[in-house]
Amino acid sequence: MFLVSTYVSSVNIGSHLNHPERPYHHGDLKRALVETAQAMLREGEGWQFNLREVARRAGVSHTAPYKHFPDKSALLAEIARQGYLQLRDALTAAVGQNTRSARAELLAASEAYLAFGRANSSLYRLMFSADVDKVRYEGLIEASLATFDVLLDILTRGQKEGVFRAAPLEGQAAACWALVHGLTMLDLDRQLLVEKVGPNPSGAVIESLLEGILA
Amino acid sequence: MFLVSTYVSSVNIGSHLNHPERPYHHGDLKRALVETAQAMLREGEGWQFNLREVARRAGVSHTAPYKHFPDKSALLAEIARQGYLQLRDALTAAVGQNTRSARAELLAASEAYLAFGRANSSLYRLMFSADVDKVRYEGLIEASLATFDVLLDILTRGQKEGVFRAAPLEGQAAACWALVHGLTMLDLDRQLLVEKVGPNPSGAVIESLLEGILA
DNA sequence: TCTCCTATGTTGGCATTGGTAACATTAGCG
DNA sequence: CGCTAATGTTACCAATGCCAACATAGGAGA
Repeated sequence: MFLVSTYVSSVNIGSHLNHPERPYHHGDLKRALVETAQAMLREGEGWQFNLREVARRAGVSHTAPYKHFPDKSALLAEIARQGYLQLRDALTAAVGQNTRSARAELLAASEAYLAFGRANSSLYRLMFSADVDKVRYEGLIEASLATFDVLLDILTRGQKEGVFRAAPLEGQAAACWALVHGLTMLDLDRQLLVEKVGPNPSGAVIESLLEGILA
Repeated sequence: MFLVSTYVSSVNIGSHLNHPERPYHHGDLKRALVETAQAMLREGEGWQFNLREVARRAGVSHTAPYKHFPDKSALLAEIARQGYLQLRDALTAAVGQNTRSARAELLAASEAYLAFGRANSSLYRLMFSADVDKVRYEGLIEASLATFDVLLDILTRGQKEGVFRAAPLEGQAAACWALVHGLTMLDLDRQLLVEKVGPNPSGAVIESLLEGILA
């Protein structure tokens, strides 16, 4: 409210020069917009916030963002792209701390993956939402492949070491990814109720994947 | 366009009685709205269609839906609820045709699950979207549990027959669900590219789950 | 150093869309 | 048979994405 009124009044006076600390040109508005929107994604549920408020928080008028992003979905796509890179970093960090077996690495990566999803639920949902067109904004596919590579590395090494079954790598990788992704999504949806799947879903799930289901 | 103009003109003339085939009261508008919205969900991508067009297609004014649903999200929730029931029916149908082993049933159910997601991509996404609040509209949890029960039945029978490993049922079930759900989501996102995960992801993925990954 | 050109930012406005309020119509119950 | 509640309509508002016209200034070339 205060923010709004000061903003409006400064506009009505008709001179932004009343704020010597804010020059006419922002300097790095594109980055500021992304960071503001990331913050709003963290604060609220979903990405239904409006661009106008992003602009307001960044200290610019409500149409300034259009000089840097053709539309709102382009901004969201950029955030999603960075999300994939953040996820990749989180996974490599979790794996890197770990000099044990490939099995332990896989477990560590899975935990880190789920933790990332929980800690950044809106961002994670956005990354896999249909609202961001993975084909239209090509950096996205590249970034998601980079994340996928972490998993591929673990499996490759595991197979080489004989810890993992020597199955086609793609199928194994898809299975791991699908499992952890599905687990994360269900968790975010709070569909993994205790009465439904027990107290420790992630552990049980990954155990099932490792050991298999067949007797 | 034609629809719009006839609609508007009839309103301007000020008498709906020009349409003797459409009485003032629709008769079953709630159902009609749901069916229209389901159709629009099938036609387009996502559920960003507007309520006004749903109303228009159903042949009523743009605020009539509010007599049956407090807001748009309530309509979406109802569609999601029915989606869970449709999915359950699809799964039981696939399993029912199948009098073979529990393993075959699990495979059949998985295929049917993925097929349902592919054939109803927007609906499937909606069902697992944060846009529908599973707690607020309680019929949803009930419906999703009904779907989950199909899976539980298969696993229970499989364990009893000794086909499946005698692990805690909840973990096994969560693993299966997470795997197939994740597979479906990734498939809908077209993230299961051939160069990434091979030509037959679903088969490979489910195989991995059955056999396990450890050597 | 001066001058434009262009990138960036602002103002005002439009169209779409979800939702409310007040009123109209009618089904169906007492 | 008449009243009431349910259902539908009209007119409206507010929020929001986005566009057009204009303002400012940073910086490359004369």
